Amino acid sequence: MKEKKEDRRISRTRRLMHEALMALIVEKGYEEVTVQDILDRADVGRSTFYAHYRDKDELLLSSFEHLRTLFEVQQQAIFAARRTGRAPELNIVLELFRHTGEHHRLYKAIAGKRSGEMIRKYLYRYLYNLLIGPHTEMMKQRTTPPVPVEVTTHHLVSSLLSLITWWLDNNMPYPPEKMDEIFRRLSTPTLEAAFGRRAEEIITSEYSAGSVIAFYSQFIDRGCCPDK
Amino acid sequence: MKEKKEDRRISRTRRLMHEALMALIVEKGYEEVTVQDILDRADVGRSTFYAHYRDKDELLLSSFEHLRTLFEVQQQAIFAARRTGRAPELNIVLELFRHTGEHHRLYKAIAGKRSGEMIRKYLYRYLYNLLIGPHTEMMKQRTTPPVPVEVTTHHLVSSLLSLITWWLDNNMPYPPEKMDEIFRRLSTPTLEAAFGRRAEEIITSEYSAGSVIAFYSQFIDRGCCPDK
DNA sequence: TCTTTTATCGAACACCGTGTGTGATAAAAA
DNA sequence: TTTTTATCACACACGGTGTTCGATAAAAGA
Repeated sequence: MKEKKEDRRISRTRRLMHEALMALIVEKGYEEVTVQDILDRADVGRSTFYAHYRDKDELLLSSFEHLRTLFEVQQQAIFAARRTGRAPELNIVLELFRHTGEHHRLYKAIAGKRSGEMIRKYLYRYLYNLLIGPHTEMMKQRTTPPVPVEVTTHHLVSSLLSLITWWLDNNMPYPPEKMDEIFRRLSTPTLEAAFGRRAEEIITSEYSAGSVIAFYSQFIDRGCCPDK
Repeated sequence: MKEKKEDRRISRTRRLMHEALMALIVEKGYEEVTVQDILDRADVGRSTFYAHYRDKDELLLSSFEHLRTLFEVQQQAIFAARRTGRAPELNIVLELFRHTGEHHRLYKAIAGKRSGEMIRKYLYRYLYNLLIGPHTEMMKQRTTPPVPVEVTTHHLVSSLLSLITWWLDNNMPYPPEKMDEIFRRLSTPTLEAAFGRRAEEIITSEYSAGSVIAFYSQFIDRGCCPDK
């Protein structure tokens, strides 16, 4: 259980380099940042950098992985708390916005419009697994919805990603709860249409407790548009 | 009216360089392509390249601008034809998919997943102007829809862009007509929800003749969700 | 056809960022 | 204190960039 003590110098150097990279991304955009810039800003020797990371990308990735772990630990805590008392169902999208808001400085550098292609793809894959991953086997259904399932999932993930980046790039003008509501309003009717079902009972208070995906899988569990 | 005759050598060199870039993007992805690669592939002198373009980006941009002009000329021809006989209303999204499909080799290099950050932003701006641009002044309405107008427009444009790139990256498994239908199915209910209106009359045959945006502006012309 | 114009070539150049390797040094851990 | 090791400064080869220049060849113009 005990964490192995890490050399103070290591954590210090890593922290300096991460801070430098984040500041530089906000200033000139990720693509424009050079390893040289990071060395100058962090005041760290050249060989030291390469002792820790293979290149720029790996440094950025490790920043993201750190946040990712933080998020997942936090979610598991909430999940555990759910077992104890009767807590409301987990809304993963809302939690995601909250977590992003809490670390908005880092996420703005990592996911904002000044970030690069590489992290965009990484984020897409992460969100895909988060939203769609647990329900992939359910997708192998034989009914043919009006919109192909792959298109719907792609659309859903892209929407969330673009919504998050918009939020960050515009200095988070609304609270996470409002963003979650917006995402629900934008995506839920789309899901209905994609699966060819009527929408009445979806935009209701009953739904607001769950996640979009909870409802998504509900669609599929019922065999997809059973009343059509 | 007469086009100024361009030196044969110029068009030849430009063509060679464009072809080289497109082939290389498909092979290794835009970011990975170097000017050196282009020179080798096109069999063109170094100084010749820089006599035409400042850098990689400008070369790619000029490819896109060429396609853009082609599309716009074609659309104006259709628009002109509409005056003569009674032709169906212009569906800009359908036309966009048709045009993309006709030049799918080029668009796959330019807009596909192997393309770069820079062209993505350019494409976003272009689609934004195409879809939202003509209706910007209509957006300055005083009613407060459930989802902020900027978010809805951003979501709409991102959706179309991600749908187009998905189509290209997956070797266009459906015809443009189907893609237009998919986009309509995905975006129309979202627009309703965003503007807080009931959806009944939207997914109807009457609508299928027009463009999403035609309907979008219809929302706004009526003052946004008047029956709520 | 002959002349003029000019696009291309190729070679050289300085510049900058990258990634690797070295032994010396200082700071942490034991 | 002794041992371990992370950091440092410096040097190096490599590769891509963007510029310059005179020579050459291929167009355009008469």
